[in-house]
Amino acid sequence: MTTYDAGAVTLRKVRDYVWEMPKQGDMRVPARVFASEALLDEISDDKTLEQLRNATHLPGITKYAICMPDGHQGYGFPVGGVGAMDARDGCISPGAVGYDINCGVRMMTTNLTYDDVQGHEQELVESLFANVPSGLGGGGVFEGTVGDVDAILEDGVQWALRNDWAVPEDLEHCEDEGKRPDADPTAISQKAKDRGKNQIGSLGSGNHFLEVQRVTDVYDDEVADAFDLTEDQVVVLIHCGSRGLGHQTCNDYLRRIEKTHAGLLDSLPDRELAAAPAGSQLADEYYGAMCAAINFAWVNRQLIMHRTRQVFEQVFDRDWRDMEMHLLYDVAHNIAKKEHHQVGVDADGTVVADDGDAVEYETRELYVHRKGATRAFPAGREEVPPAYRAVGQPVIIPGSMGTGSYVLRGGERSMHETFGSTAHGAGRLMSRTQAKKEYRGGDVQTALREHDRIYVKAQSGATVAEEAPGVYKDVDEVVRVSDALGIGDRVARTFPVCNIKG
DNA sequence: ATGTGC
Repeated sequence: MTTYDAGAVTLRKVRDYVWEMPKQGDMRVPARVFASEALLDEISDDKTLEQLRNATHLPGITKYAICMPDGHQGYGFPVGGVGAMDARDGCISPGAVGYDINCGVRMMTTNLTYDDVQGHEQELVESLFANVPSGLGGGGVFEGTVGDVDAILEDGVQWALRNDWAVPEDLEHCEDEGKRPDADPTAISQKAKDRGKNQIGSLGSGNHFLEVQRVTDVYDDEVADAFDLTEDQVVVLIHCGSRGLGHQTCNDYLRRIEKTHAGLLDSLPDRELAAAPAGSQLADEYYGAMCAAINFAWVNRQLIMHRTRQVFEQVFDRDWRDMEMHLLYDVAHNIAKKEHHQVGVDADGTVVADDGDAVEYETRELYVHRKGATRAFPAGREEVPPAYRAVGQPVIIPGSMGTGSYVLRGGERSMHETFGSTAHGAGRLMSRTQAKKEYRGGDVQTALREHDRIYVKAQSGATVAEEAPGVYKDVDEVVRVSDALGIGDRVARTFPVCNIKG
């Protein structure tokens, strides 16, 4: 038996790229890490595996706790973690969703080629920077009232459509058509709404960005065709979340859950895993609030995308429709969703980790927590929009501003292995503090411009240093593992042209 | 990630 010794824990190799942490002590289920040995070396470098083991203590966790190839430590629960808790007798945990509720990415395609854009990069990056608000604090493309925020929380991208910030096809190309029906705006605090009202349509800071990219590689012609992707094509990638509103909401519910469900909290190995039992009032309230914050983040990305269309109109002096600036897809990276999944059970009706041990299958309703993980539903699932149902949903995985990004499609194995999920990005190699010691923002910018013709403009030089390409893991390796596992298949690769960030 | 600590 091949094992991987990670100090405090030893992992058993199940098969290529699949490692299991056996169930021991108070663990309710085993844990599985989906990674190559090279990525395991990085995953075992911080508290990721300890947090993964802690997550197996959560009530109702089904089958196993999951760590993706880009996993690293987060608040209580790993970033790159997936936990599916029974919606009837399990729990929901804000720490397993993340502070930035519905942090995610959307990609917009165009009919422009790299040739059309070359020579305009400076003007484009300046105009994007001037027109798309970024950085910490307030200022969005739309300054609303708390009443507007309520409507956004309730209706998601339908609000944007009513207010001329969207066209109907945008809704068809967004997860859940840009609206979570379970959203409950009354479950969002006044403080969170106040923080949100002047951040509608704003990138924020940290690893959030807007990037103009060119498609450099197509790996699957048939799927790329369905996604309308071709080599040399210019696309736009937008990565941001729910800003202060989502952060405040996560914080509000963590504090309330800690107080109200102190007994459950005492049974867990880490306070940061605080969870509300399924069926409790607070579980329903948090779920309603989280769904509302999801809607807010979708509207945020929608407004940024629509403003980007206007910037392209200005720079290229053409109507955005002529440039065929269509939303490919919008995917959430930090979310919990009630979903129905088939699980294998043994003769006693107990869920088994390995489908090979199942005597039959049952369908369960689960709170699928994806924290730094992407839904990757394969062809045929009804949740995949009609335009993509024959090939599987688009999965968008951003890399760093110097290495490019990937488009994948939901893989056939994802429903069996990972509750229909795959990785979400490259994952950090070093802390922000360490990054600022290693790099200077100005030097990073100059190197990218001179070596790679990538135009970067940021509010803060420190952010450029913190986000330097060298602070990230190898996104190629993360995607290679996803593809090899069959949970998310490579479709195309992009390379940056212009990047704006906080 | 975040009006960058509680």
